[in-house]
Amino acid sequence: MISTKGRYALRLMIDIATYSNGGIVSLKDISNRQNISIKYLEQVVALLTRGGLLISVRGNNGGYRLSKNAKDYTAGEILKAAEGTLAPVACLQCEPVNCERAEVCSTIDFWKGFNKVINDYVNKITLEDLANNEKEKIGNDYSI
Amino acid sequence: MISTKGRYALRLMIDIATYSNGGIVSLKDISNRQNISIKYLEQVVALLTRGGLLISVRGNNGGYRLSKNAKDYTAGEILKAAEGTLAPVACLQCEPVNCERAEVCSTIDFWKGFNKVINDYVNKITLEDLANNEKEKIGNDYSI
DNA sequence: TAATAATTCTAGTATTTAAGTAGGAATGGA
DNA sequence: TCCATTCCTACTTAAATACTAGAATTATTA
Repeated sequence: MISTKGRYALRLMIDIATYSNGGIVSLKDISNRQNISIKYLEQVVALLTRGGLLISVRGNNGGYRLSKNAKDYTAGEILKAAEGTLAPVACLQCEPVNCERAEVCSTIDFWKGFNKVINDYVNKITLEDLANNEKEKIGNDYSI
Repeated sequence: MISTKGRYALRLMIDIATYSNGGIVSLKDISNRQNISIKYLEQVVALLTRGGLLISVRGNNGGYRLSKNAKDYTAGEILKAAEGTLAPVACLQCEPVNCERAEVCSTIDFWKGFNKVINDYVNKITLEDLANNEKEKIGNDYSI
């Protein structure tokens, strides 16, 4: 199950993609729009800047901006930066799988297939896709 | 992420499907083959009997047997019986989705799609498929 | 009928994770 | 210099995870 870290990371990235217009967005603005405390957003955004997904600008009028074009992010890389892994079971976390039962385990192939459908899905959806959906939902009214 | 409850439930069901020959298998035998403590298996198996996936037989020489043919179980129903839900995010746990943000939330469609690929995958694989894989791995040597 | 081997039920526990909050230091523009 | 912002470390509360423990119940079988 995806935790709030991953869910908020996605909303944060969508928010920046939607409202930045290539510029900078502060956590205060994101917090107001998304109804998530600044203090918790700080934790989440740190994972994204450390992962190189966002560029931070310190000081007055600082904030965050995308490090590349929205269409070049996948939902998968955002979620992985926030969650650490999307593997459905612990034994898949390192490749090659180092579980001692791997040789005799009849479920490992099932879990690998599970892992694959998850990755195929999240890696095919881009931040641009998500931001377009956001814009549709708010009826292109950027003033909200 | 799937917990030990779900992982062990799957292995337990595969074990019974593989070694029961239509009869009864005791937790002691499963414990020996799977290297999982009987005490913990008791917890896991209770979820499966309560869910109607297994029939229990009490008393000396008792144990558990499948309540239907192995090909009629899906991995999904086994995992759901053990885990409660496979929904990737909390807001999808009840249908219809009752999250207050659902109307304006641009990520809900993404999560619904995520949920769908997960369910499509686990519902298409049967216990028979998994048991066949098990038999392959142990080289049809039932004496192990 | 009594021993025995199995399931069943209820509790308890230690560890980890989740989901935040809090306080203050560092930065840099006005 | 003020002040809005990011950055960093620590703390807290609640829940979930992954078990273990003990005793009761059931039914076969010797």
